[in-house]
Amino acid sequence: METAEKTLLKTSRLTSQKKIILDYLMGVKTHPTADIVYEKVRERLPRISRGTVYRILRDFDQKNRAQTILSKRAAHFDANTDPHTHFICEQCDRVFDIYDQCDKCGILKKKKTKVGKIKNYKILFYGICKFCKK
Amino acid sequence: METAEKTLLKTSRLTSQKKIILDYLMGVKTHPTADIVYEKVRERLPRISRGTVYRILRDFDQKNRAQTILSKRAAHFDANTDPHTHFICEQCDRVFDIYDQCDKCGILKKKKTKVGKIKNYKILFYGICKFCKK
DNA sequence: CTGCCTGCAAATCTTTTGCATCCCC
DNA sequence: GGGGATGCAAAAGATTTGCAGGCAG
Repeated sequence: METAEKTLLKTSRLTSQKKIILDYLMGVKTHPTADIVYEKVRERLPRISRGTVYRILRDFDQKNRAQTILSKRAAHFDANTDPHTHFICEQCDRVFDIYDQCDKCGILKKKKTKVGKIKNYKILFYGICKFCKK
Repeated sequence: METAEKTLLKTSRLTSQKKIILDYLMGVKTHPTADIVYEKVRERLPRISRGTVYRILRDFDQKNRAQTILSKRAAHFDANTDPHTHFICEQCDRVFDIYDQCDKCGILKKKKTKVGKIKNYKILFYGICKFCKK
């Protein structure tokens, strides 16, 4: 938890809630919703509240310690903020990592547009995942 | 409304509600939320209900007569389903079109992944828009 | 100690839905 | 005329928030 603690300490108090949530997020390959994080973290921290989980996850997102992937049903969280893409299953709402890079892609290197400066971008793929495909 | 009506008739009944919502969506450059569509359409159809607006917009999205852009605050709708990108302002939640194409982009041409077949993709840019930038 | 963070519960906001009625085809 | 679509209102979800007490620094 060394790196994680350092990251957390940058701007806010290191509470056990934050430690355990980040620990959980970093150890998981799925992209859980806030509610799933709540249920899982409750196994280690039975008195944690939903409000705290939502507050911490929002904070992680704002401070770039995690990223949020919005699907039609709920927000999903990913502790990996390296540039990578996500595949969202339109049937089960699972979110998967896609690691192919697009280094030739001019549009993604753009930093400015007529509308404003690009701070961040996300690529989302949609389809039916292998688990739902019969 | 010739083309729009034909499009609508493909699979469902052509009600005045659908006509007016599609008409509104096609005539606007912004990417309104369901609630804004409701407020605007109510000027021409005072008795329309929120439920109907949500049902129709969901239906448009499923039938690919419009696309949905999810931001953290709400779903936004765009009657333009041609491939193009969106810029979402992190401050005001406005959504803008970005028309640059990425024809060299290998990753976006991909049709298959280990996870499943890609039916559709979306690229989202995030930043502060020109209206919010002081 | 001090004030940021949490737990609790209620509130808010967006979106969905059951049902009786309406009206498009 | 029949059945899908709508209006209404209530419900369902997801997320936020006010406040009093707790605990990290």
